[in-house]
Amino acid sequence: MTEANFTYRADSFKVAIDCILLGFDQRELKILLIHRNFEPAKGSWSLMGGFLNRDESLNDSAKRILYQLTGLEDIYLEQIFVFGDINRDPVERVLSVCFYALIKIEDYDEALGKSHDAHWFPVQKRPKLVFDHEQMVEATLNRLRRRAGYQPIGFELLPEKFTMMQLLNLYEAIYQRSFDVGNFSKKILSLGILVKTDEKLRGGSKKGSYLYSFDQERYDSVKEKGFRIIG
Amino acid sequence: MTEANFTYRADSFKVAIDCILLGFDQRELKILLIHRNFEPAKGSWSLMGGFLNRDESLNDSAKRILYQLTGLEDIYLEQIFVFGDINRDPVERVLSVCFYALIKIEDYDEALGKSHDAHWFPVQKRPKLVFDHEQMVEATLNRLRRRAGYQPIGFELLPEKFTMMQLLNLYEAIYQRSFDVGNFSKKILSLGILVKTDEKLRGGSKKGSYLYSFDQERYDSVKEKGFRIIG
DNA sequence: TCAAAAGTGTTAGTGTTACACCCATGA
DNA sequence: TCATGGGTGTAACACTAACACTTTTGA
Repeated sequence: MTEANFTYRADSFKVAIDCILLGFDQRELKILLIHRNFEPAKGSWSLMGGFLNRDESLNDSAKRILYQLTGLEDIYLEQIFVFGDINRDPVERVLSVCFYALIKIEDYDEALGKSHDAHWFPVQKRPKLVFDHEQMVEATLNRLRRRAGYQPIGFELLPEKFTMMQLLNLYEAIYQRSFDVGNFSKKILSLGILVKTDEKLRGGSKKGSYLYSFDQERYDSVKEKGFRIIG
Repeated sequence: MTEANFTYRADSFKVAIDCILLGFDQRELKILLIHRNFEPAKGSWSLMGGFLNRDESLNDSAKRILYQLTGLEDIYLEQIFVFGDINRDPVERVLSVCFYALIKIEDYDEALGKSHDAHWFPVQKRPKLVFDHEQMVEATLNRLRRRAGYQPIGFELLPEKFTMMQLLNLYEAIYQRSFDVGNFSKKILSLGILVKTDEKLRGGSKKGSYLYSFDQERYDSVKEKGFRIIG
């Protein structure tokens, strides 16, 4: 560095990282919430969060917090927004950087979650959340809806192999509307990013349905022209 | 507050607000940059920025900074992203919350800008920027492209009354591609959010072209179904 | 064999693209 | 009157939405 050793004159702020963890369980979009047995707002529900440390980037901090809660690494993570109103935290001024993560619900470490008093809720039936966490969830759901329309992030929420009906249910859960089965699968298949396996999954249905998997390479080769599922 | 008077044990961070100011000048999208006559990186180009103060929200801080530079209030402002890498600022660790603003270039206070050594550059021909400001600009242009497709933010960049050709030029500047004149105006007019005045603007052309204005009320009444300018 | 879920096919309608053509006017 | 940029019309095509129909299999 060529600069003289001065420092800026400016106020300092504590910075929280709050994480919205979403998963998909057959029919519903679910969110992992923490029952707070600590102050402030002890006894109420909130997102999983923590404070940013001096030696970590924002992303690293979010990863650390998610690892503590789920035992998972390499999960889809995206910054949503910074919340910075003066009185958003009743104790003292804290900025909060909000991230959301998408996980395959079956990979989640139940025991670790229990130790943090974490519970999955259907997104539509979630309890009231503390502070401005409600806004964070709203912003995330909006972002997810937009993203899912032009990026294959939906697949982050499904197991390795999934049926067309599971994918359809996921999109119905994200958009809170129904899609025509025929039109939906035609559209998805026409993107050329799924591989059909010859396995069938029997469950609920009598006929059973084929399993597909998402093909990253094919996606990489077609993503230029963009991808539009709804709209 | 019902909480006990404790405070959190956590590291503190200085927080900068960096503002990307965009305007449109007939043909080109332009960005306002500061020639730094202060450390660090004196002599190079950067975005306009400042530090967040203890008594202001993030938005208020961005408004203050923009007011200092342009003399404008009530401008379109949107948070883009927080940049938080450990060494992003060579002097010491600073988080930066990046905002972008859209202004009508003719309202801008030239004299005030000069006093900060601010200059307009065509976005495509901007100089190299300091630190991670380049990334901020890229992220902003991407956001602007997305937004302009489904919200009428383009109108923030034009004067009160504008011709269809000016609007077309703006969209061409944002998307860096050309649009068919006929198809573009058909589509825009079909949205029903413009009012045609009977004034004509003569300039460049021999025939002259009609002036339109954006109608907020009409927009409010049709925005539910969403709006799609590019495919 | 019937009911239920998966999956295919058909069609009308809507939106998009490309491009030919007409209009008004200053030089 | 002609060159120029503004503006309109239209036909081909692609995509979408709605829904009827076929397939498979457990009960």
